[in-house]
Amino acid sequence: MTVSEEVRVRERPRQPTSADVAALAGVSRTTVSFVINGRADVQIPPKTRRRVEDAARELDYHPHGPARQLAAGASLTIGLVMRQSAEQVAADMNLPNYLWGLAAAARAGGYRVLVEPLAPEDGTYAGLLRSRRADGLIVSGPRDDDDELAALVRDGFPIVIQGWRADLDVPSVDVDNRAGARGAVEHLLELGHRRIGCITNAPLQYTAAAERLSGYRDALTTAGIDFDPGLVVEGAFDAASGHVGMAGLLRNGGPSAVFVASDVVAIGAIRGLRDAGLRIPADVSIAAFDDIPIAAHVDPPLTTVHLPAGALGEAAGQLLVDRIAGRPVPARTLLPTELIVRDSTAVPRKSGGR
Amino acid sequence: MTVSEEVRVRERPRQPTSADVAALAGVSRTTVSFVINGRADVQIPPKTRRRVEDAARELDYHPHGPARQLAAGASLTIGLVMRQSAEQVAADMNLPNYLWGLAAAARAGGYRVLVEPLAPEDGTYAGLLRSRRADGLIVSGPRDDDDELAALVRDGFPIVIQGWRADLDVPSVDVDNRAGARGAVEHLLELGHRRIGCITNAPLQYTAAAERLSGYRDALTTAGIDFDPGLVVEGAFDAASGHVGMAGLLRNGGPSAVFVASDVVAIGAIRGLRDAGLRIPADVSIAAFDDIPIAAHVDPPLTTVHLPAGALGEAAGQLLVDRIAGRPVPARTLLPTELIVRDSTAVPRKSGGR
DNA sequence: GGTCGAGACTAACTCGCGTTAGTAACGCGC
DNA sequence: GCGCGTTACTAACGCGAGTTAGTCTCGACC
Repeated sequence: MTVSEEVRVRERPRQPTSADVAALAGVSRTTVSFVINGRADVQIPPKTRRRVEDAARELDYHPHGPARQLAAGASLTIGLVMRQSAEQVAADMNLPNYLWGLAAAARAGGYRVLVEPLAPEDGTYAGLLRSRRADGLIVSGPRDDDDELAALVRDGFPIVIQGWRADLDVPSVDVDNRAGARGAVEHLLELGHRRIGCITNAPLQYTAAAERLSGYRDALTTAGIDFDPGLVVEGAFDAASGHVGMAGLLRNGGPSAVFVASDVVAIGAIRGLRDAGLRIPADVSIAAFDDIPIAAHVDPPLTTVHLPAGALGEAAGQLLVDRIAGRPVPARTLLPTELIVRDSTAVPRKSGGR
Repeated sequence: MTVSEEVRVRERPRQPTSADVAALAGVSRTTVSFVINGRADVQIPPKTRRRVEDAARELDYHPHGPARQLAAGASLTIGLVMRQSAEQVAADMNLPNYLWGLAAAARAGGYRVLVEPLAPEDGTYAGLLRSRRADGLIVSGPRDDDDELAALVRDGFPIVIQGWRADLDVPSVDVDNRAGARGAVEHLLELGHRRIGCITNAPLQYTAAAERLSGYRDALTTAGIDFDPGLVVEGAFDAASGHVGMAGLLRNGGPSAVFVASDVVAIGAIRGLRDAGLRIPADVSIAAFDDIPIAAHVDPPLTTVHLPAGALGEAAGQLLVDRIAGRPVPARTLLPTELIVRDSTAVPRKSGGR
């Protein structure tokens, strides 16, 4: 597993401080600080400014972060707390995109991102804020009984929730899960399907799962179709749960179309259909949710609700930065989704369904 | 997109400091520091210790991170620098797992993880280290001409490379790409394939891509098969590149099996095959690389080289923590891979190939 | 030529914690 | 009663920046 050759430690030269820069430029530390931070309210003659800048460049001076954070009373860091199990995080194929957007927004606001993946049984994250390692937190996937979160919110810490918690007075960001799901099911209805199943993306304690299911029910209600609990199965993040979920649906008399509230779960569901010798979309249509990067390339390319993961991360970051700055912020931000029709949906085999 | 109701700012109470704890416990700040940090070399009578601990608990005291970092001269933070484009990161479906492993190892060593996604044209990351915001860095996907990296290594900063850079004296972590690829191709050979194509996971400037291609060539050479450049196509991280790549291969007279050096690219390649009316594995076998979480559930379930993403992140984190602590560390750590045989590979249609 | 004021800069304090050097109190033996 | 160690603590400095309250210089104006 390893090669024997080793890399040993080298002594690092001491990093230059603002005092070094001041000495080299022949000014005081205060002046250096004024120049480095470009303070508009202090007048520094161009000649002096140049001297300081040259000295800083020559020494390759970088202000000491922790010292600056201590003096300024701000860590310029935002924390991303992922309150999910390892398996759940692993199945989140939109996370890379989300993280990218979040980091971009943070950087634009002068912040960096600290990630704190913390399985539900894994301990607490309040310390991040209370110890001032982070100025604010984005909490993704908190449970309803997360008292820690409630306490932090009560104490007025800047927090943005990724998802939703109805009971807390805290800004949240999410896509419009309900409207998105509704759109997907409406698409199935328009194709002529009447008997439409649903596999959720997660257990219904997860608000996103409950919302998507609500969207499904909305669409059925509007179309005048009675809700049949026998057509609803709970998925659990990963493809395997879609596989067994679909098997369950097929046992209850197969629907002509299924709304699967997650692409990953849908991929498992499709496998379940094929196990039963059914073709997609000829025999059963599948509409999904998330539009993960490979959704357009699996077989068949998925008709799915596009989730703008990058934009979501960006919005969350932007919101948190605003909140930290003390700017008022909308209580709930819902990003729109868009149905992408590909090849996993079609008109039912026998027009009118069965 | 948003609801009008807004969340306003609340005044936060001042966080308690060690002086507050000292006052409440009736001791000096120094004693508090000794108790909090559990210094073994100082004797504190149990009674005093209890008083301090009770006071800390009562005030919900958390030491101020930046102050601590300043005094200790360590930020207790490691940075994960992702030197890839947004698209490339988005297509990395093992990233969530990797991140989880990395964070776990970091936490075990008392560190936290700061992520810095930085597209190649996006600026520098040296400041992270020079400003002491991070004590060490894991650099993933650096380019060969990354002078910044060379400078940091020269200055003796603790750095671990995710991947490989032959020219730098810096510890690196990776899976054994070459052996893994070789194993996959050997599996195809054992099935009886002789005309085996290859679609790389990325352009060959990326060392992982070059290594996997080497593994492919190794296997052919050992089997006594001449290398045919016409059977090799470059992929580029995403499924779309696999799609067009396969189309190219088919134009050059189709192989009976293809080693696609990435699951995501393979999913596109499979689509390319089906566009041409070919079945997998009946007409063409596909062996891939990465074993992303859905690899077992796509159609057909992929025969692929398992990449232990979580373990990889964990190893990288562990190595960096050791390096920061000044412990000697192996120059190159290669994690083993394992071929997972599923349903995308089979014996060639006409025994002996064509 | 003295005074006033603006301009250019700096001494000294602050942030919260770790740590070193040192002191006060106590017990104990002679 | 004195000396000598322990034991149990604390005063004070340092980390590297930001910031406040001044000081000093120089020119213009009366």
